[in-house]
Amino acid sequence: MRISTKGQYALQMMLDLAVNDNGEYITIKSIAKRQNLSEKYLEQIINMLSRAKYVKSTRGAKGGYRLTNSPDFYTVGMILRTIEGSLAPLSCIEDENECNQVERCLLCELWSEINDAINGVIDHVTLADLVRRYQDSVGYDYII
Amino acid sequence: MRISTKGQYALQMMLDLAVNDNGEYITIKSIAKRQNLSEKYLEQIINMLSRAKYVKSTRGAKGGYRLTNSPDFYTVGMILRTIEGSLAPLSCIEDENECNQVERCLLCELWSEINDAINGVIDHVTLADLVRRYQDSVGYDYII
DNA sequence: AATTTTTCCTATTGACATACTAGGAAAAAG
DNA sequence: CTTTTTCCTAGTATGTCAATAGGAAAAATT
Repeated sequence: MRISTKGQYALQMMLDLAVNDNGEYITIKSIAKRQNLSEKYLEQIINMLSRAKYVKSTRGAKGGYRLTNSPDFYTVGMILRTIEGSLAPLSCIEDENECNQVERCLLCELWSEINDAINGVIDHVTLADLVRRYQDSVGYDYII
Repeated sequence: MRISTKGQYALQMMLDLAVNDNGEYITIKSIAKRQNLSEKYLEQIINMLSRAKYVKSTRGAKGGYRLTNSPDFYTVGMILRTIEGSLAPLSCIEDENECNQVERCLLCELWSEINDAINGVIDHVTLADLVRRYQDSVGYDYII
């Protein structure tokens, strides 16, 4: 039941882009430095976010990334699912064919309840919420 | 974010033991047949439950397994954690050393909220609840 | 006493996922 | 034309998952 580092880093980058937005494009290099993460690995991850049109990019000098939309557009769920695929605890929740007896399967009911609980959090919290928490706590030396 | 087959099968076995309890020991063989699962694999899993004292066993002919306690003793969380370890979405939730800045880490707050949501379900639903759901729906040909 | 049935224990395997690293092509700016 | 940056693909080490396999120990039956 773990969220992968890719998922974590994706959120971390999106939050970094939101917090450090100054109208210019932000390089992977600077994000990697701030967050103390592998540049090459972050590249791969942000490419997935780029293909999902969650960030826009330009190449070359003065290039980098920016959020496509404002932070309140993105829920945590949108970002995590782009990277991790479904976050359902079992495939029978999302795939019709997996458990071909879902409607009369006791445990599928339980997995579904867990799934709803997770979604209740991640589809409710937005990037803007996280930014706000960050801003509210800057004086207290919060980190991402 | 998947629950492993071990976790699923563990719950399935515990529920099978609860539902089919008739005062005698129940063999792995019969559980495997009813649930259509690998006998040898279930053996390994139930051994973990046995070591946790969630089931008691006797060897030899007429041997098998029984629940140690009544079904309302066991929460789904107890059973799953015995098999899967912690169900926290990130290790920083349970290990002190993982993120050494938890108290000022924004994302750790988020992981913690997800963790609480999951626990809210699994620590609330008991094996007895599942048995009840099963009994209530026997006429409708429910499966485990 | 021998046989059968069952749990107990450990080792092995194949497939897949995870978390990266590496190298180079393409494009934009100066 | 040089530098900076994104874009794209391949490789790799490590670990986890989902089993399978084989046999020892114990309890009941014959």
